[in-house]
Amino acid sequence: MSEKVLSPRERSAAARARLLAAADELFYAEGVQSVGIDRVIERAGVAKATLYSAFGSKDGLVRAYLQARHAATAERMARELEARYDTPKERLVGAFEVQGLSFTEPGFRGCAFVSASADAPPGGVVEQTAQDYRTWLHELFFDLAQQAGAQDAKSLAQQLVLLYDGAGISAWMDRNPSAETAARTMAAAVVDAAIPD
Amino acid sequence: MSEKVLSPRERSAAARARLLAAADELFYAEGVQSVGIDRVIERAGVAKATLYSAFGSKDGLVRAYLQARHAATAERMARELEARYDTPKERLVGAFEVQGLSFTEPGFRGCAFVSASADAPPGGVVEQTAQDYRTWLHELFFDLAQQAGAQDAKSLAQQLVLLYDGAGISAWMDRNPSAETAARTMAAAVVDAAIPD
DNA sequence: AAGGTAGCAGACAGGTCTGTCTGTCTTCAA
DNA sequence: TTGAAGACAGACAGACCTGTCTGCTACCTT
Repeated sequence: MSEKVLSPRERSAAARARLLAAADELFYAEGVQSVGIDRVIERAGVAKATLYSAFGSKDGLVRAYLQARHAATAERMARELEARYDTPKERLVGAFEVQGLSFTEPGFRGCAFVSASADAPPGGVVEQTAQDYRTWLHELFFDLAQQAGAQDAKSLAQQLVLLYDGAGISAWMDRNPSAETAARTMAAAVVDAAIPD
Repeated sequence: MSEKVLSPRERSAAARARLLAAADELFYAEGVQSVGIDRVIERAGVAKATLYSAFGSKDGLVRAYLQARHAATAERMARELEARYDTPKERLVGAFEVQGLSFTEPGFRGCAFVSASADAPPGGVVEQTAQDYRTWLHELFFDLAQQAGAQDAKSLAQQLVLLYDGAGISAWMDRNPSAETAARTMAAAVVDAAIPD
């Protein structure tokens, strides 16, 4: 119906986007290892050669998938924290509310980086991108803790990262979105103890 | 040198034990999906037919591997809690110290059930055994919380499970055994708040 | 002494996975 | 109008994986 005429560059970009969308759905739902190239290109409606010219290898596609997840998570977190809360201290606790939004979304399967790291060979692309993600997560809490005037921002950030990890695992493994509440309660206590009003 | 003469039953049991030991090392170190049958039988020094007569299939071996992990974890936890602490309240916090023992062991790669669940198909043996493990973990904290006289034992147990999950993930993903301290500190605060002296 | 049992070694079949390559078609640029 | 670029469809090679099957050997039981 909407048979747009596309330039080669547009066609290329569209194929790449479809591949990334297909990879995101399949890799997240069933795991990076379990999903083969053929499944991805079939869902994307794309030729195999297109995948290899766009991403070079399956590893390249996996890297792009994880980097896109990282970017989307960071962007969403920044946007929601900005929109919902006014102070760094509120945001330290609010991050768990934002995290909890995903727990009730259909197809929630826990943290993509945890899942991808499970069977990943050491030194591979998964390990590298997971490191980047962990760095982002620590900095998110560390920067907010500093802005909120925490005495020991590093220690507070570590505690909150641990709660963030635990909330994701509990919500996933127990299929129980109320982990968000439990994590937020403990986060509020830890933040209140570390940051005097 | 110690060439013991073994009866067929002993030989069978020994082969099964070697298979389980080899599966434990390889599956935990590299992931259930990444390790093939050939690697396992090679390390165990066992014929392929022996594996299939003892466990029926790779899934059967995976189930036995996870059940053995579960049993070993539960046994160690019970033993250490018994030996180290006297009261249920101390044990609620002490569980994190026991968990932390594994963080510094060589080859620590996080919770085996989290890793195995990452790429597991729904309804498979991994999901079932993981459920059993999660039930054990909840009951561990729930029973101790009740014995300690907690008002809301279920809620307290959920918080402690969340901390337990978070400690394991943080220690693994960040290669940072100090997650044990962070988790134990928060656990002590939560326990003290929920259980009046 | 003889048969049965069970592990060992390895070949084999059938399937799947990644990555390459060939050939065709469409679109843009010169 | 002609050539270059790139997507598409699909065959193909080479590797790997699970699971079965065939001999062979060693030991226990009868």
